Amino acid sequence: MSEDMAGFRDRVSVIVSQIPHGRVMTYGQIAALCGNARAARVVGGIAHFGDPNLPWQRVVNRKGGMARGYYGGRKTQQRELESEGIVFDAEGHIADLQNVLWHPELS
DNA sequence: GGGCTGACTGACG
DNA sequence: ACGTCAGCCAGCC
Repeated sequence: MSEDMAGFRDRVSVIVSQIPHGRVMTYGQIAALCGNARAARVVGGIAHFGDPNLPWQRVVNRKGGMARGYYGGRKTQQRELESEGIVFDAEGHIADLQNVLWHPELS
């Protein structure tokens, strides 16, 4: 019992809470940090049921946007991220995703 | 204890 | 380039 005390769900919550202002992370990246890069979908499910106080708006998919299901709509998230200084492209995805991607292992 | 779901990702046509 | 299909795994019924 080491990490058993905290399930995958708890790890994701912690990582999301660690995302700084003006930065974003992809589901696959978060899942990988939790130990399962292929559990990206699980991260999404956790987001829906996890702590609403966490900045889930900074969590985006590989395209730098939302596939579907974000609270209020993906348009809402774009507005939130733009408010943090993140620039979006006319296509609705982050203009320079790699530039705003948060790298916790590089901290 | 078993089975379905899904805020994803990557591959294929 | 865009649309669709299959795989993956933790969480929930």
